[in-house]
Amino acid sequence: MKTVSTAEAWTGTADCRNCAIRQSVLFARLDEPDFDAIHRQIDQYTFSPGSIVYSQDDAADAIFTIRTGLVKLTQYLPDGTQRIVRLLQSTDVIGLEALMLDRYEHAATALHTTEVCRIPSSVVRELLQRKPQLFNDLMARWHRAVSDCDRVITELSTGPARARVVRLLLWLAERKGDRQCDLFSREDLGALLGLTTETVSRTMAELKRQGWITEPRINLIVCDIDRLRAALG
Amino acid sequence: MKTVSTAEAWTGTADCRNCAIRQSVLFARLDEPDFDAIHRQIDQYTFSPGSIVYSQDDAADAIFTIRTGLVKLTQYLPDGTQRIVRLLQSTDVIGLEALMLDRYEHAATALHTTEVCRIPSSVVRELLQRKPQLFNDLMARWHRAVSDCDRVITELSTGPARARVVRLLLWLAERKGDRQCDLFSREDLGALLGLTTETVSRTMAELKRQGWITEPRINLIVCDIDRLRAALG
DNA sequence: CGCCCTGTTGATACGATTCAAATATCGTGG
DNA sequence: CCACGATATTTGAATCGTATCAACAGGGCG
Repeated sequence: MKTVSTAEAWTGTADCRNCAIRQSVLFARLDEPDFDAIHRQIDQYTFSPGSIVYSQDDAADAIFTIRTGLVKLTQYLPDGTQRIVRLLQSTDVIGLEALMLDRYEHAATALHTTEVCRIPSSVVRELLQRKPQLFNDLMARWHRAVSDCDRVITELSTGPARARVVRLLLWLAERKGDRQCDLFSREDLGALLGLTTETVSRTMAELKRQGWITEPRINLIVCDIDRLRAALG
Repeated sequence: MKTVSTAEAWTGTADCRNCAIRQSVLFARLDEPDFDAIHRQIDQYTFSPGSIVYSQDDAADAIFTIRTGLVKLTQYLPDGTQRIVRLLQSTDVIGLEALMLDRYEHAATALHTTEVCRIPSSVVRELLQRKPQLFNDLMARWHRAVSDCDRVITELSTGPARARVVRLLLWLAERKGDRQCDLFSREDLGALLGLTTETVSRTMAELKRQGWITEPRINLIVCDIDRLRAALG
């Protein structure tokens, strides 16, 4: 059995004013005084691959902004199998339900090394009082969550295995703005695509044989975007 | 070819104060003066099965509360096939993206006879100004949308055909608080479950043969809840 | 070095899709 | 109201794709 190999590390309070992704962040519209007021309450953490940001049913009192990395959100079915319902990366927010509920509805697990800012729900609520325009930003986050879900349904859970894998690769490459994408375990790929690890493995092998993708380093995939697109018909 | 057989009918302005589902509605927390101020801007419509509440990419300037009935939200894949991403019914809100975007992201189609209240985005925005606590209710709606999506992913898009059909029947019966559920076309069932109509048809036939369900009237399914649950393992 | 975990590959069985045809149902006009 | 054509549903047979079970290779770590 796999031990949850690695833990998270606290890496200081946030330096919001010099944040590299500040313009893309939930609080992008706040100004200096606001940041001064809140940044002490925002902690930064680094999670190594496989470590858990929060578990399903954990007490939920904070949301997290992903600064770098990749996170999966999983839910367990009654029969014990798990399914990945969303994949989140830089500038995405996870745990929004902490603003409504007192338990997280998913488990959030780092797939790559991931830096996050932990923002207590209380901070968000205070800011909402003072800056109602934050409503719009928050709503945009909810909207993004729904769009992501829609995409998982229509593109990653529909059609034959090859199409699902290809759509995922294209999506990851597109988000990276690159021909490349960093992948993760075949098991997680399966849980995301609704396939078994063996099927994912076979499909990837076939894509390589066709020359549509190459894997110069392990879990680093270089895509022939045009041919992959063509393969979707 | 199927003509879009039936149109919607305007059935008057809303009578919010005497609304049968008032306590479950987005504006549940508003008081009389608020309702007086807005109800003139809220129109009621009735859609018959198959008619379209709005289409993907239509100009989006209103959200809709479903009073009665059942609505599907569909999205088209690049290859032209469509997939149902959510099923909405009484007290649900559709078209929330109208508060953020100027186009609807899905097509919304009535599956059963459906009554809706059309609430212009401008009304929602005005109310948000005056009653910031409305934001919590709005956020709860977004949250419900995400939860619904999660359910479509984990329960309706995962596992073998039989399990998906059974989970859907149980879900519909549960929402109805009943052993019964009103179904819709096999084609739509397929689009919701990620299966072909033939597979759905066969699966339903098998469930009937096993005695897990009966269909006294067409599209009215009576479930043997316990046995269906047991069948899921 | 050896063990464990992950990924790969193979053989087989199962399940879903596909194509085709028959049947049932719905809507319409005579 | 019935008959007709159009549409939806059911069923069948063959094919294809995926899951399953099992064995094996490679890499990382103690």
